[in-house]
Amino acid sequence: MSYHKENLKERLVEIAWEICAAESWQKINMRYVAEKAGVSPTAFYRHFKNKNDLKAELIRRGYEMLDQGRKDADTFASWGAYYIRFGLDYPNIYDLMFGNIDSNMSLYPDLEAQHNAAFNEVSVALKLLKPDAAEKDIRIKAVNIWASVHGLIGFLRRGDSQDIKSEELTWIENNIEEYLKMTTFN
Amino acid sequence: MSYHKENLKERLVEIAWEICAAESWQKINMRYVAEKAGVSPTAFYRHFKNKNDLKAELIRRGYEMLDQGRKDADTFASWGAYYIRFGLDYPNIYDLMFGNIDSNMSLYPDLEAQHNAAFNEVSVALKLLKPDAAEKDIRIKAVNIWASVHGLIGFLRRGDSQDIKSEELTWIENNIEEYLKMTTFN
DNA sequence: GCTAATATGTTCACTAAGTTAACATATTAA
DNA sequence: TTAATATGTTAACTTAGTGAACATATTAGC
Repeated sequence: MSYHKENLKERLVEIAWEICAAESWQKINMRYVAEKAGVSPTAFYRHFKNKNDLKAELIRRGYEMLDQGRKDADTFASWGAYYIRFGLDYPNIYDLMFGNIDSNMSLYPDLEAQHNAAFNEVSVALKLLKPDAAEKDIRIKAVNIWASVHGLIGFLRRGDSQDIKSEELTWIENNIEEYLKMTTFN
Repeated sequence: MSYHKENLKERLVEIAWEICAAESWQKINMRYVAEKAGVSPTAFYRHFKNKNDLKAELIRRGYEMLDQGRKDADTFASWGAYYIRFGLDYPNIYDLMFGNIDSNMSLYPDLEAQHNAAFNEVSVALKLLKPDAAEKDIRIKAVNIWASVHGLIGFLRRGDSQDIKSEELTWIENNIEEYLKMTTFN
């Protein structure tokens, strides 16, 4: 009986992240996580109310990564490319964040806030680029950019496992920024 | 013990579709479906190998609806709008189809085929509109349109439950075709 | 028509996974 | 030093997917 693993909570989150990233969010289960942490399956409940709280924490960290990516980006298109690469590098985390996975995630208002904040940054960036554009045009363009980025992630991911992974698709994946400039970020 | 419900298989699919449409794909479970059909929970297994087979059937029907919508559309943009409206009218079916829901759906090659066929129709339509365009440009544009349509569905759905449902978003939802023409279908 | 094969539904049971409650021990505060 | 709190464990309950054995209905071949 080994008590007081140092910071078990943090360790559980890390393990869950690893499982999600390497396998899928569906594979996250208490017994599996607990086993990897070397504790009993229910130790978890000393640190989280339930499994959704754990998933919420993963989502939170995903948004933090995206936000950091935005801050690090030097151009608008490179930010978009970062987003897309995140979706391709962490497809399972991405699913957890944007996949309309589990209904009840609306119980976490801070996640909604993170999501909205991310979207609003698109408008902010657009306004800096086109100070004279009408607010309505900005918003519509922001929606279009958001849609393009997320839609492309889904598309490239699907293409990965299929024969629609044409030459063009490979080109897009290797030239995300240019693709964005050609199609949407113009 | 009431034997031989007429065409129980079809009835199970209908019930599962209704549950999915009205609640969510997560709410589909054998006991619930069986109860609604008035049979025992395991009667299901005389008609389907497992639950995934049932979900696959729902997805199949979703693609059939989308395909019919394409055939009925008189313009390119109206087809796109149909797609988007499908995503808004049947959000839970849409999740089942495009939500990267359950890993193992790759076990159903015919579903992949339906998906690829739908995408290929975009290229076909584009080629008719722009006979002289280079193949590569067609493909890239097709990707961009696909991304826009699916991205917008996700966006409008999120907006539904949140305060980013701005005036502009409402406008887009009520003027999907015009939005498509403004942003992507041009 | 009778019988064997097949199809369809039921009952029982097992398993995996989320969760709670009671308990035990360690840490911290007073 | 002791009481309160935090953290982990064990046992047990619950829901859900699924398989096996069984029972009854339908159909095909004679």
